[in-house]
Amino acid sequence: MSTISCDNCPLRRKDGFLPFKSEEVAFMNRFKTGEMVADSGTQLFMEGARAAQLFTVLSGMGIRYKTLENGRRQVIGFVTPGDFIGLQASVLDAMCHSVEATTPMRLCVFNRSRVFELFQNQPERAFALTHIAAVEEHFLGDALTTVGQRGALEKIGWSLHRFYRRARSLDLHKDNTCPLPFRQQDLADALGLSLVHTNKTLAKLKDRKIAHWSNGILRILDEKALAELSGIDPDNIHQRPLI
Amino acid sequence: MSTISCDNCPLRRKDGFLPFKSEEVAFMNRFKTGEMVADSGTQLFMEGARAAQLFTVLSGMGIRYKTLENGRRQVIGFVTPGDFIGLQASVLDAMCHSVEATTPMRLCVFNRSRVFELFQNQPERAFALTHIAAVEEHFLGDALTTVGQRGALEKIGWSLHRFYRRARSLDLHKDNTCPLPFRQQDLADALGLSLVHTNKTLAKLKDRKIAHWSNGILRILDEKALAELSGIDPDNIHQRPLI
DNA sequence: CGAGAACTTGATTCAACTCAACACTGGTGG
DNA sequence: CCACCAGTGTTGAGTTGAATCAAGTTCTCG
Repeated sequence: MSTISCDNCPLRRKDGFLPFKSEEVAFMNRFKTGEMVADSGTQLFMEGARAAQLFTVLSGMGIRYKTLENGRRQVIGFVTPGDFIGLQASVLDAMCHSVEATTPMRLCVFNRSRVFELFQNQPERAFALTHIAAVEEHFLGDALTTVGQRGALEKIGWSLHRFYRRARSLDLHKDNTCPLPFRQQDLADALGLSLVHTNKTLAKLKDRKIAHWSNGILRILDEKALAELSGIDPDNIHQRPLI
Repeated sequence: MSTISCDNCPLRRKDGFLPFKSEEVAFMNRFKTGEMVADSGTQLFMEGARAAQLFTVLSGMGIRYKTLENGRRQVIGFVTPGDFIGLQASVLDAMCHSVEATTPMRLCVFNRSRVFELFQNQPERAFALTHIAAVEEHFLGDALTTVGQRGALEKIGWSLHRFYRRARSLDLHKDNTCPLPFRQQDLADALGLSLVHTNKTLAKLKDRKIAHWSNGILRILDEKALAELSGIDPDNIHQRPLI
């Protein structure tokens, strides 16, 4: 399988991303050093490690997480196509969380050593990088708010709703369905809930005919009810840059 | 009281910040458009609003927070001298949280409209901005982990420890003491705990002779025990850029 | 001196956790 | 080919950490 040129990048045209100028595309083409395929289960980054390479996800999904002394785990977020991973590594000394592929993934590869080039020669692209960092921060603020202030049903509603909307902006949805290739344990660890309680809460959501998640497929049965539960403003459509 | 020139900025020399090149200082001097003093209680940013001005805190403290439909509040973080506030506003359309002064504050003022200049002409400064965004993201990841995975005693230990270390890097400490000018309610809202439980947990920390917080002053009685509780790696000293 | 904010403390309740089975699946090797 | 196993999901019973409710107390400030 050959490398995709940024000209033909299938992601660039999706709704979820800001448009590129043609010289930006040209630069990205030069900036990109290759592609990588990762099997499910691959560690793309290790918490605390430096990294020479950075990635943009072309396809597949994964999770970002931190591990604690006591063995518990916090899932920081789910990684979907278009996400840039390794920002921490590119700017700070080291990653502050690990990233693992949940499904097989295809990744654009960049060299960390060339990041500063971007700041020197490509103000628009450098701005895009900062933009991405800000979006990330925005997301984490929302997540913190949900984990800190909401009950189990709302937490789960929030994640499912958010994930579904993200999938939709990537054209991964169909009817009211999208892939959600994670374990209940992953969702539990993302929300600070126990596996058992997560399971029971998902069952409640199914009973109430709001959403149904099984076999890696999420089906939204009542989007309005879900939006209400999750407290997400339905019309904040965020486009983000792609790198 | 007259404006401080960046040349003489008292923050720049503190341990917590990365050094400046002299041309960077010169640029900041031009970039800075003025200073502002805010009384305690002032709203510096409103969630969802656009903002024409961005700030760096010269002195004083505040909180960042989000408000929910149901009236609850998540405190996203505490604002201390050297913090840049308004990054979201400068890069995204709008702030995604509010910022309020808890004590009187003195702020450096910048114009949002000139942020792009920074990307065009000052790669080092643009990089610093991205660096700040990444640090922020790092912090939020830690906070999420604490709120999601730890018990009340650990949560509170974590915040106190973290705050104390931050204060120390700003030379705000003395003996084992530093200012902590917030209400117990603020801490509770930061950690997703109830006020009552926060109060009882603080009492426990006092009983165990680990830390004592009253009248806006935090006194660390047993730093080692606190570090253990909070699970913070004691030797990860993060310098951050100042803007 | 009175009123409002912040802080304390005890009693009760409840949401979420843990423990403990059990069911279903796909993969492996005898 | 079937038996077994490991990983994941499901369900019920009992426990617990933190929330809520309800009174104080202390402090500040007009």
